[in-house]
Amino acid sequence: MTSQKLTGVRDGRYTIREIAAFAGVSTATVSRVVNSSGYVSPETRRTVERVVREYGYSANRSARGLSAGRTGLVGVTVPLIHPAYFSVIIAGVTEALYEQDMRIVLCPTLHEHDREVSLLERLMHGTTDCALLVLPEESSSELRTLMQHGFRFVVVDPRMRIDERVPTVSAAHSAGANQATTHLLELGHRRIAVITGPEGWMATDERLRGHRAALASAGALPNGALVVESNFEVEGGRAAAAQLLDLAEPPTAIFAFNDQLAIGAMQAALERGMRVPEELSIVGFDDTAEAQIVTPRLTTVHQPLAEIGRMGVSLLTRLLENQRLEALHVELETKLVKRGSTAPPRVLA
Amino acid sequence: MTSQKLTGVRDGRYTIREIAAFAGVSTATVSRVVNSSGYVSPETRRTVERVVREYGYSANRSARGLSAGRTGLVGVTVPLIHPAYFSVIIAGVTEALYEQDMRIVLCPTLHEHDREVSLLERLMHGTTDCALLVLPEESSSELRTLMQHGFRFVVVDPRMRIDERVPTVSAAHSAGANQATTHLLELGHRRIAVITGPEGWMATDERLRGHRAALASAGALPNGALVVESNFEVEGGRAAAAQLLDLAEPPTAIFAFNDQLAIGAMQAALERGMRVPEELSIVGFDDTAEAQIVTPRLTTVHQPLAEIGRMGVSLLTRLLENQRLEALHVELETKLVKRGSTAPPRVLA
DNA sequence: AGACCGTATGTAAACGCTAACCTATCGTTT
DNA sequence: AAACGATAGGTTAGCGTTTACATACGGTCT
Repeated sequence: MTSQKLTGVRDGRYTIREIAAFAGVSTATVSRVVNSSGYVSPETRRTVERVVREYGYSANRSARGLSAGRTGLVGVTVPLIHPAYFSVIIAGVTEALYEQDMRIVLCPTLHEHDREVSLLERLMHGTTDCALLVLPEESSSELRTLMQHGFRFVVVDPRMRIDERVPTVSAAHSAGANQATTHLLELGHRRIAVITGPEGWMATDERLRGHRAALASAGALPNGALVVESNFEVEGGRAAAAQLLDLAEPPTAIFAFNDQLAIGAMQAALERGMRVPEELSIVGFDDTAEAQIVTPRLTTVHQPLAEIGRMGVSLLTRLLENQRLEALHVELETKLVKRGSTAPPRVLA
Repeated sequence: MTSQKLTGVRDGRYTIREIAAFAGVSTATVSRVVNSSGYVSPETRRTVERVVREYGYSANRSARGLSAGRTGLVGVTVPLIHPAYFSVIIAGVTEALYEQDMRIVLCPTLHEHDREVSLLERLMHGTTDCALLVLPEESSSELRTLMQHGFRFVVVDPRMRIDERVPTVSAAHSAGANQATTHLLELGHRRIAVITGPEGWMATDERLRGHRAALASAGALPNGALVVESNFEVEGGRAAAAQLLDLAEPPTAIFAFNDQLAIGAMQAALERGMRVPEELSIVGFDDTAEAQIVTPRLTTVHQPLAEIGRMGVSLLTRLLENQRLEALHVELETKLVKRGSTAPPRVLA
């Protein structure tokens, strides 16, 4: 018997009824102990805790989910899993959930919008208690509808500007972009190009805003020809940079709106035999692991991605506890990390 | 009413009883339809399916889990989430599971062994139906014990050599390493160093075996000084390469046992002003995204990581269906991808 | 002393689903 | 014509929890 208990493993795992019998109390009392709810005398509590430990009991999540309506499972939707950007956020989310004894149910949406919506609905009743939507495809009104129907979720890194009442976590896009552009200006650059993400995305719009503000406060003129839209991927960055470098008056610096684009830009420069940073400075955004392994290392705006994930969980747990979320929108600080891909422009005095 | 149905969202989602009532059948029939089990006439099936669609019904997973003993949830343990290596496997797993209408419950073990074990136990009753262990810390005997107690799991990329009866999926380490070394030999290299992973890991041992076989069949002599053990991380690769390059007779090529190590080796070479591949050829293993963004691009052994994940799921589903797993151990092919980090040695004629 | 409250614990009814068991109908075989 | 198997579909007992409700036992206050 002892050995069986000690392994903690048994074919049909112990039920609350068995534990109750072993401890000489009712199932309700065991439930109260393991959930720290209701009245239990210290003495009884100790006894039950001992038995629980001894037999390695933990509640069947399905049963709890059915009975109490909470499963301890949190759905996380994410467009893709493997890009560093997402996987770091997911890592942060998972760790934070783990600390709360909750588990993450991962749902890649693979850019299929329909799938995302129905998924969410499906997810939210009977499977998970709540959800974390990373860079969701849903429109603001769709999210509103879901909220009104009692779905509880937090949006991490909203793609579009969404309804005020939806809790969100994001990075300080504008401030980060401002720092990046200011850095380039301080180095002496005046022809600074940007490679943006898709138009309409918050990340694009906000970063553009920060960039323009930096230009303005330095008295530099914005130049439409130096702004090219892309898609946040390496290939896109390469193409955009190629286009920029072919300009009659090419830029001396490029601020790419994420690291992938920046890496693409580095490749484009390399292909034309230009040296980075001597002939072209490049700044990225995100500070994913890639930024540190390219040559030269990429100067980039650091986003606390894991922290963003953790913060999402934090909002979510408060949402579950029905606390009024005073801070419905959290914006986490970004920070410019200066590395080897930026330098003063060569042409300047 | 119509509008409510069409949104598919309702406060308290529909139960099987309601759907049964709407369709004018019993709950059993609805259950049979949605689970494709038992006898249902085509006509009845159609009716029920229509109602199900109309009201957006899908079974409450907790209830199903409790009643039928299967939750449709698969636990996946993984040491860490964000390294590209793992996140690509996870992506493969998640997609494959999605296609089976199953969901993935992610559990990072963070290298905490205790945590992994207890996690597994906890996971496997009441939460998930089965598990996929990626690079598990467990010893063979621990895994055996779990198996004997009815836990169902598949090991993906076993860390150590484990019990025969545990189903596993892995890459063809040995063959891949053989290809890598052969490639270097064919280029004319004779002093080929390797930077390995931790000793005792299957990945290390098998790759070493393949490497040695390649040397042997080319009649080259193995040289103990040219084998240095490391930890699969960039920093380790840099240190190991530094050590190798300081040798009286340094190698003309380095075969690093993963891309991280290879990148570290590239950095070490760069730091000493050595040019890759002119003065030093470098080969990696894994072919993660990083391999394509370093300069020069890394010649490396491609592992079909996403496919490895999918295959894990495939074994798992067969395990669940109680099919005898004829192929208990699947080894997926690896392939050398020649890129810019390898070239003939300079010193040779 | 009776009323009342706070504490402690037990009893049992859900929760939504599946599956075992039952009944009924309709060929088809003997 | 009886027997049987295949098909169709209803009834209902759990699955393991939680929690509302009931009960019981001191104290404390009036």
